[in-house]
Amino acid sequence: MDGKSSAERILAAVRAIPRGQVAGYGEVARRAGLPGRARLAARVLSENADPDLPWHRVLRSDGRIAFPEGSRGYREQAQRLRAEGVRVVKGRVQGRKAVATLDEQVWGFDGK
DNA sequence: CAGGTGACTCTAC
DNA sequence: GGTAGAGCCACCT
Repeated sequence: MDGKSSAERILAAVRAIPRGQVAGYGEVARRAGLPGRARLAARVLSENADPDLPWHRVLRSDGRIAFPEGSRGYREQAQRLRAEGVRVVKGRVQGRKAVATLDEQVWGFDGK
């Protein structure tokens, strides 16, 4: 069976975010098979050291960068997002989250 | 075992 | 649109 740890699944979910798109911590956790573990996703990203990991594509549920404005991580994330064509204004991603979930792409809505 | 903390989320006002 | 409170999970003292 898959001896994959929760952290590995979360990292995989983050890597699966297409360039130019963003996802929320809760969405990433859910796609990793860990619903309700948004906080775990945040912790995993804070501990991660993979330069190829598109961690900057992960935002809070309201589309805001999870760092305090002006902080180092904030500037880095905003810069990386703009480099991918994502519009960021005042720490907020404009045009809303490109694709909140894969479900939205497949089902057309939030499984409601 | 209790208490505090955090790259979180939801609901209510 | 924003703030406030509670809920949540994993980890550290």
